[in-house]
Amino acid sequence: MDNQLQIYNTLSRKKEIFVPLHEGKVGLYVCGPTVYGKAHLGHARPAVTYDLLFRYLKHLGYKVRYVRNITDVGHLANDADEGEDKIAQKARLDELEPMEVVQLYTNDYHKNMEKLNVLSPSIEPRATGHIIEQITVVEKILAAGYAYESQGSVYFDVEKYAKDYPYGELSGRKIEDMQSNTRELDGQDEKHSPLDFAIWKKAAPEHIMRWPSRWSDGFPGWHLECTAMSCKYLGETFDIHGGGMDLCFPHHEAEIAQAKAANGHDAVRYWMHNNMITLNGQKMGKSLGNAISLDEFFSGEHALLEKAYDPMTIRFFMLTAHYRSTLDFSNEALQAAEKGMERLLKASETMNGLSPADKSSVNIGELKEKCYAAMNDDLNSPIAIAHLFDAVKIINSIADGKESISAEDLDALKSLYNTFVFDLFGLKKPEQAEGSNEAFNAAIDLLLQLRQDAKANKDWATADKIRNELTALGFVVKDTKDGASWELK
RNA sequence: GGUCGGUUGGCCGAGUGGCUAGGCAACGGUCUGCAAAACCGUGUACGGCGGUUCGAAUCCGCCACUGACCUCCA
Repeated sequence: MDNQLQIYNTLSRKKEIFVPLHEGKVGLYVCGPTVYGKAHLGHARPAVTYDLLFRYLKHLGYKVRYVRNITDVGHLANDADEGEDKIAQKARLDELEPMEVVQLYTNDYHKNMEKLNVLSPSIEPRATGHIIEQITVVEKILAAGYAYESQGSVYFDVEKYAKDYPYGELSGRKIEDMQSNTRELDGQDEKHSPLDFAIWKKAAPEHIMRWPSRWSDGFPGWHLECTAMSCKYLGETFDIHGGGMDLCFPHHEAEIAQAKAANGHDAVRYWMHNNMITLNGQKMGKSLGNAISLDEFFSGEHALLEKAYDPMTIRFFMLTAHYRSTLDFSNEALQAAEKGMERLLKASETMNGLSPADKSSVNIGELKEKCYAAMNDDLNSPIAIAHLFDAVKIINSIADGKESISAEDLDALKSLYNTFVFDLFGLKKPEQAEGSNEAFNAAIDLLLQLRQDAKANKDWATADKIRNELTALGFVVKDTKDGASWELK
């Protein structure tokens, strides 16, 4: 196939043909969550984006090692006045052990990712489990001369580094601009320059999470874990590093600098960044009160939500936008996605019931080509989905007898449809409503049977009464040629 | 203030210099005792003003609006 996977590389700002470092194998590292709160919608975007990439790379035949970290050392709380660790702060508020908080929210994250049908990564390393590796990186950077110790902390010397290597190449920042934009501030004495960032930080007395080192009892800098863990599991050079656009600067820029300072060369070959999510056109953020947790989406228990949304609706909706575009969540858009996905899934059942004809009046080969071309074009899932809706029309037309399909084409269609809808996009039929015990089902079926009898007797009053009462109770009664079916909304 | 991005029909959301994105909604039809559901069909949109071009939503400039990150913070 001359149609090759192209990936948009943030570093070059271009789409590039993806060629792995080692033939047939791909090393993929993605920045995972900081586990100090419940998993929310913002966590789902990168998870689904790189899950799609992971699935597609495997589908293409690559052996993929996918590393996605858990950040459990914690970053500084955005709105905290003190330089206190997010996780330590939360721990004090909740009167829990830091690792207890970490475990609680890690479990929450895992549970929600499973609901979203996000595959587990190959390795999910924790920052707290790699303190020694991080200290080793600090030593290497110090030995290379790109860091200095100051009052028990170790800082990365950005200006020194920038003399030897380009700094800011990923985010398009120029060091001169950053310097001229820097104000004089108090409390910067420890750093030689405001641009410098900590790679080891001495712990304040109230700071609970701390480890001994030759500089101080402290903790590693927040950019360091990814450098240390990607190197440990994927090597000094690896293929793809992904994460949210919000991490581009300073996090990823710092990662590049740390790896280059420590090893003398670049670590990452392709940088990928997924865009952010907005809610009713507004940025999603905790301070704005619109950071809806995934649990709330799934249960519908949030003031902004009109109803509960199935995890698959969230997943599908994310896939209907390209990963590098912002995506706006609203009840209207979600409900539109919900209906569209139902149609897509229903067509797969219709497809399984199709009978082949001698000849095809439809072109499955072309459809397949278009679907793969879309995926190869920087994972353009919205385009691929558009083509799948063309497949829906084809399927329904065949079922209607307006088109015909050969046995060979039908197999190809099934294979294509199943590959994209289930294997790559990772969609599943929504879970059946709970309380679906057998007696309950039988009772509803009985009511519908009574209605069927009434209809046979042209007793429309009784038939309509049953239907209307069931509707009032929240059931949806659907009459089809093969009889009535129902579901609970 | 700096850097980068966005502005597409009622809503969401793709996109290439000229050739239908797609979904939802809406409307029309098929089906139905009626309805719902399901299925089929229909829509000619691209922030404003200039410019380049035979031709621009797609390229360039300016303006407006908007987003992200940074400018305080490990």
